[in-house]
Amino acid sequence: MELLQLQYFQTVAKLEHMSKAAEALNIAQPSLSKTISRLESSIGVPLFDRHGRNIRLNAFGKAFLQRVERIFRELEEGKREVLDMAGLNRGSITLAASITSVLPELLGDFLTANPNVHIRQFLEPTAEMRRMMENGEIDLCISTAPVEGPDMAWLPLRTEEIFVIVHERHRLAGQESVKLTDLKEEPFIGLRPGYWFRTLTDELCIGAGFVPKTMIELDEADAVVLLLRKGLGIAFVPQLAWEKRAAFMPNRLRIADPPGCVVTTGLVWSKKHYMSVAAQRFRQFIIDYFQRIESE
DNA sequence: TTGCTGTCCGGCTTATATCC
DNA sequence: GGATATAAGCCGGACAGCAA
Repeated sequence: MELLQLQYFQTVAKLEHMSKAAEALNIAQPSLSKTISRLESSIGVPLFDRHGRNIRLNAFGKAFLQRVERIFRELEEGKREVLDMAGLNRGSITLAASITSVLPELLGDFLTANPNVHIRQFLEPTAEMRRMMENGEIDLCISTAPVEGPDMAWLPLRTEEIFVIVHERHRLAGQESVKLTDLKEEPFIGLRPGYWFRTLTDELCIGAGFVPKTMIELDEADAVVLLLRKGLGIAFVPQLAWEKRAAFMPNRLRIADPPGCVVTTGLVWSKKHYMSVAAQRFRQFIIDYFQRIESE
């Protein structure tokens, strides 16, 4: 069994189309067909169900694909580890963050100190972040969701109040605090379902006796700020996010009832996947950054 | 017409045998 | 032990045939 065969299998399995896979791999379709057949022969069972000219990954193929993907991930991690050992890896970090308000400062400061590091950032719903973390597709995750598991490390960074932000012409503008029940008829702007902060704030409202009317659902927390300024609704915002955008949303209300409307932001990483030296440095940088914020 | 499989062939790699 | 020759096996392209 060869890595080339596994690479070809992975492509055919993903596309479930021999010709398209051959095109993607830059080889002739018959060659690909033969390579897959040889792989199936060497394993001893078919990996695809053939119906006429259609091919579909079967149960054997699905199980095998998971292993193949793990092999390629292991190889990639091995490469990173060896490059780190040799001091040749300039560093790449893949980060998922469900809070974007601190990213400009966090990334800016880190990249100033580590200009050769390449960072990729994802913004994904909680379940997707968990999946990516388990698969080793991301190194670190700054999350308000308690992403826990036997192979996950979760370090709480900061617990903070949740504020309600209203437009300057809103009936509640100028008040210091509000009861959640006073907001049951209000139109909300929020993250779409699937994001933990949305789940948390929905649960707070349900606990107060109403289902929030979320009229606008978004993926981007920063887009919430823009719509708030247009007066299109009100929104829940964590304290730190408000502090970073206070000039754009001055009318913040404390939630007086129920008490204890807080959210905890934490740092998540996988204990089973290799973490590059650059990612380890960034992890410590994030921890230091939040400790600095806490002490200010 | 489109898409897959099978056959044939040339090129390449690897294993084995032989020679120096 | 190292260099060279040979055989076997695999890969990939071209082409033909078959099925939907």
